[in-house]
Amino acid sequence: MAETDWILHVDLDQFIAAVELARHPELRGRPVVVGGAGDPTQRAVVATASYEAREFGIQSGMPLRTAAKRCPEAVFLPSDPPAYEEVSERVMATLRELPVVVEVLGWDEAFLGARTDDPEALAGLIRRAVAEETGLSCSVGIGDNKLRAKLATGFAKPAGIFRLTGQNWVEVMSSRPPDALWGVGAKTTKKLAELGVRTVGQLAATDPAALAARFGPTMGPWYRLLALGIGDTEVTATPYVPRSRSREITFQHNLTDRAEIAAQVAMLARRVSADVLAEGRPAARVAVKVRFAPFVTHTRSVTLPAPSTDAAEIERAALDVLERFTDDRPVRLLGVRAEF
DNA sequence: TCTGGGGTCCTAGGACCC
DNA sequence: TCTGGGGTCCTAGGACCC
Repeated sequence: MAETDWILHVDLDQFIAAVELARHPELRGRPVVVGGAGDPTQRAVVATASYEAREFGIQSGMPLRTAAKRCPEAVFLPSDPPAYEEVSERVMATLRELPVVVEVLGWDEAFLGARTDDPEALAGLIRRAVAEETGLSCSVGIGDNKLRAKLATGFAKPAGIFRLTGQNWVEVMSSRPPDALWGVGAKTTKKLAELGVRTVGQLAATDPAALAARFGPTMGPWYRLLALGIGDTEVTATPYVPRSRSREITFQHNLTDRAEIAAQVAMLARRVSADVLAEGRPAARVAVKVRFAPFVTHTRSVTLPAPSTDAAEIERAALDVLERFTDDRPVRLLGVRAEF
């Protein structure tokens, strides 16, 4: 067999819950829900649910309150990002030991570029290496581009391996709804249905000009390419350069006092400034996000006279932008973002 | 389902300039 | 002088992803 270029997508199984179960082995087999401060009476959502908790219909993004209703005996744990960061680093270091190019996509996933005549054997090797070094289970998608590798992982889960290429694309994907694609969500799926497009196969056969008219010159034709399974094949180990840094807080009780709102924005701006300083590049724009009760979100922003890393200037800019919100409704969330 | 926090990229209108 | 066309920047919002 000739050696060929492959793209593998590695995704850790129930990552956050798995890290917590490793620290709390006594909880194995029980429904475990991680999110917020671990208090289901607070405003927070599920970060990850163990497979046992998913049996009760608990999913990521669901309010903790709802999760508690669905499964009152579930164990609720607080989210501990530094711990996940550290385990993630160990997983990525393990992957880098292998004869592959590693492109990190997030805490719990990465694309791997590899030249091999047996991608399934390599995927098995990856699964064993990650398990031995970190005790964690992962799934591996094999593809001839990033899109197919990423989608393949979904069919591989949990703890499996799946290959998705031009050979089986139509068979596997064509009858699924458009939101099965990576980059198409619920909103676009609904708009596509209004055009009579209800499956990936139908989307692949849709006139790109009609899609451009509905979704714009870039997104429209791109959706059709996604439906054809066409995607990027470049895997790069070059570290990602962030475009922005932000901090936001949802308050347990809505804020109504303008002075308190300003104080919170100032505090967020100082945290963002510290991140900007750590980044070592000046911020060019500052944006403030306000979510009013019940759940209406607005963002306003300003371009700084010149890019800056100065904390006082970033704080001043954030407070000036805040002044432009004249609304007096109660505030549920505040956020500050710096763009480079 | 009363809905976190941290990101990315695209769209579209208006300002402004030549 | 009532009026073209192209380009860029700024700003707000939308959609999506983990």
